Amino acid sequence: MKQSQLFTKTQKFAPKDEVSKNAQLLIRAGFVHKEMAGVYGFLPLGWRVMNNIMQIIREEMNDIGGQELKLTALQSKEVWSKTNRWSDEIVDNWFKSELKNGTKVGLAFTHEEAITGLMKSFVASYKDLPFSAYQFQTKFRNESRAKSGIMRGREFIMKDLYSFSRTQEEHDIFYGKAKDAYVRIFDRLGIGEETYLTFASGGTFSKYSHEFQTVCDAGEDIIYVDKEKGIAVNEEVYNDEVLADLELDKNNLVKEKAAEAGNIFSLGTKFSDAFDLTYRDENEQEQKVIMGSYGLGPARAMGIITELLADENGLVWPENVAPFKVHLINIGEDEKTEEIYSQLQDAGVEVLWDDRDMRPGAKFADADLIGCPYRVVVSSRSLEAGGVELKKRTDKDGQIVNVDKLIEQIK
RNA sequence: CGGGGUAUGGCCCAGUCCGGUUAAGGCGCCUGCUUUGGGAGCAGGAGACCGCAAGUUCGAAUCUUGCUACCCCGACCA
Repeated sequence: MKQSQLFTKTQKFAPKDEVSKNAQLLIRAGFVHKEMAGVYGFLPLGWRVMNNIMQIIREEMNDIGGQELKLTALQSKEVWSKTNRWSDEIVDNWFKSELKNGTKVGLAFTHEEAITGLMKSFVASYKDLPFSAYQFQTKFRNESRAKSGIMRGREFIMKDLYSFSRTQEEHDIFYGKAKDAYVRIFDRLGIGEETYLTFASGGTFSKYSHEFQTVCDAGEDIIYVDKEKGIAVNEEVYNDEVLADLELDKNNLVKEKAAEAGNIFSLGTKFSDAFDLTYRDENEQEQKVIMGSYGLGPARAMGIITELLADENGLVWPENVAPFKVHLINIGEDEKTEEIYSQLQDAGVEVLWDDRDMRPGAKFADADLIGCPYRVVVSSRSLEAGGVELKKRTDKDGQIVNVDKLIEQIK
């Protein structure tokens, strides 16, 4: 894409009412737009990043057999009454409204109820199980205080996967697969190194749930990390009994601030009880379906990546999620650059060409701010030296590369 | 929901305490000329119901009251 066509522009100053690093940079670079506190829209560059993140998640979910669907954000009171979660005493972050005829409705903050109710239409026999389904859905949470930019919003996209199994053993197998898939997702998102499988409180049906916590200053949780073993314990369950149970030595644990990037949760029969979601087994007995839920917020992941990788000059995107792989910059040499731009595009390389008539310094500053992994500069100086200058966003200096070798260099 | 802070062109801000010509400056934007390897220079120009609503006053960005929004700390985060 030619940058002159991009309707967003970079800003030199962040709005003063944004304090969090992720929101400051994402707004300055034109990735997101703040509609109100805790409510952010995604602009072309930001939406490209979001789509890349969602695609990675989608591939890993499909890989473990997840079937993508899309439930509704708008929910009726009736469904939620079955688990008592319509009650404002029990759930205090509802956005509730009503239809013209007075029917009470709400904007869902999660979808266990909706999907369990839905599955009553499709699950009847042991032959129907196991399976899992997921969606990317806009969730609404009427938080009393939004904070940390895009990391804790009142409206946000969430990937939520739900599993349906016949037995605990069958559930445990899938749970393990989901856990592995999450590890792969965070690796692919470029934050695997700092993301720890974390033991947290489990609820009624299992001793622990698992969170994926990324060590990060903007986080809201405190975890105790065993870096050797690569696992952590959430402060909420941090006690001698738990440490003994997990065979962790207090002396090997480091206290860290962390952001919850994802969580996986065994639900047991909590929801199948409430909705009477049963199947008939081989012995003609009615059995409750065993469920699990697995959440991961792509926008929060985007915020975490920003917080973790950005430097003083701007955003730094891992290749897998970058809005464009290459930021092409010309200093004069329009025709030659047009040629290279076409070659890159023909080779399938996603490239943002800063074709604007601006001084070099301004283009460099924008390229740093936007944070594409590779910067390619075409100038009379580079051409005389034998090609174009190729520089990684994370490197200080670039190198001259022959135009014919450029594509293989950035593969 | 408790406590603290802020609100002035698209963005950063001065001015408010102590009321008084036309609300200053920077970024960005428009025009022209010059400029081109780290946010260019000169000249000219456009853009503001000073968060909203009342009130005090001859006169309000400035004082008073109410409201709203935003940020921070805490509580909450099923």
